[in-house]
Amino acid sequence: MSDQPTDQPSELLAARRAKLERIRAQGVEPFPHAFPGVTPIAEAQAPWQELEAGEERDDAYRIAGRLAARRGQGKMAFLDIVDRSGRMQVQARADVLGEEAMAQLIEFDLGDLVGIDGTIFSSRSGELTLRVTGFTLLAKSLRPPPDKHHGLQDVETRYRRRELDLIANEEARELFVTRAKIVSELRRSLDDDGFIEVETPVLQPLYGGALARPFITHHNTLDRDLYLRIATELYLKRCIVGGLERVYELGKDFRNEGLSTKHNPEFTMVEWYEAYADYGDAMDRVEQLVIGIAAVINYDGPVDFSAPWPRIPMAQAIKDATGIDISEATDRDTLVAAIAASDKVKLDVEDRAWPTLVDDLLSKYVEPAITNPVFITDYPTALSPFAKGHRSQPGLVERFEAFCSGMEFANAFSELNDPDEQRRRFEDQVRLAESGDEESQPYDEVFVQALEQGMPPTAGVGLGIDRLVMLMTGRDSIREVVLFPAMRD
RNA sequence: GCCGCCGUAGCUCAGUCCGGUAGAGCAGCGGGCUUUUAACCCGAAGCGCGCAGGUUCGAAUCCUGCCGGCGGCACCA
Repeated sequence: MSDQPTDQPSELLAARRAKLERIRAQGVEPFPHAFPGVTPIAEAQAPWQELEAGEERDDAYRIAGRLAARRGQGKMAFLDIVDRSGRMQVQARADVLGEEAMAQLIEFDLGDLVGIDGTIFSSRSGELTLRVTGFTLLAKSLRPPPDKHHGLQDVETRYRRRELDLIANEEARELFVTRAKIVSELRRSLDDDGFIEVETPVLQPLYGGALARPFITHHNTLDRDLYLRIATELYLKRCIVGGLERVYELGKDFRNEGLSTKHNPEFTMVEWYEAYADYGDAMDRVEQLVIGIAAVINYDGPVDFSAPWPRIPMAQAIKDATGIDISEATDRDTLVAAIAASDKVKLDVEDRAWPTLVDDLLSKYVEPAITNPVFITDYPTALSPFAKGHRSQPGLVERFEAFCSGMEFANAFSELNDPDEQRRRFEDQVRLAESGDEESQPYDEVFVQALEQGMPPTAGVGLGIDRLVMLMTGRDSIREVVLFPAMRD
């Protein structure tokens, strides 16, 4: 896999370079500065859907895009032009353009960016077509495009050279347009409900807000290491302490973990925090938000997003799936015994603490079986250092995760706002770190002091945008929904 | 990190099991064609098979290692 210019077959490149020189010799600028007055193809086509085969009109349009196909016919040719909105056939005729201009147009290569002026008509076979009255080379393409019919299939090239994927595969273009719509709708919905979008540091002196290993970088002038954020949680809660009441941040988090179909080392997350609300309110909002997004993109897939989504306590979900009752097996030895006694569950229990085993049960036996959206609620305290204790269930916190299609896509809690309790949770995390857990939380005294200032009762949610896009577009790999996924060099 | 599968012209693929010296379509090149739409027809050309070794008279085909990709596990939300 290499993409040095010299790796291209010299004849293919040379032919395009030769055309470039010929074009220049004719006094034509192959890379002009602008092309004003372009109508998107879909817009040019929209009024003429009823045009009868063979009908012609005087209405003129200017379109621009990439030359995607050519069906030559000597004195007449059909060309396909593709832009972001669609594809349109244009017809070039020697008797309209003159021999010389016809020859110039015919010499354009597949992949060239061209501007076309023409009048609308419907071909004999009924295809809406633009009869070319004028054309402009907008940028010469010096490399061959992917196959015009099969598109670009090679997965590796599709990820490494996403521009080729976008050129060749309409589904790829559509997917990233859909992704943008999802993000817009998310922002619109939160904005309309009085949330304000904020920006907090990506480079952090101390990382926190999630259980993950960070990337470390270095600031030269300060001569100190900084972490790329693994979450925005702690800063956003400081905004709540400050009285901003409803805030959200949508941006990249970075986690130094393995890659998989569900994990990219940098990924997009939205977190929002709402004062005076609890995790039940947060569930309502997640539900409403996702349903709204599905509607906006005209979701048409196997998932039934309609409300209400089941809200199942974690212990119940695990009991239903495995028969093991973690509310009975509340210490490691009892739980290990229950796992050993179970014929449904096969788990490696060695070196694994009680909370980890519970998490394993959830992720191996509950999560994969979920298809339609479900909230799993009320997690053990040990797994959730920033969540508030459950109002009626000792040992648990008011936390939920939203699952769909076998995948977690949101995580939320009634936020812990008791500073002394938070301090104790940090101390627990420090003890975990000392016993070798690389994903524990570092102690963040500044954050605890912020809580001491007084934080209102607050609900906080983190929702993975990439995963949400996967759900909405039916993709099973995060690389399909990230424009430029992480790849080895 | 481990296991499995994969890597052949610019692109999409066949050929690998059962070694015999690489092929098709598209694109490109030359020519023909005023309603095609995977346009079509004729002609000439293009890859030595991810990389490096090995076995063999002979390797794209078998073996080893490495690189890259995909999937799974581990790890992890």
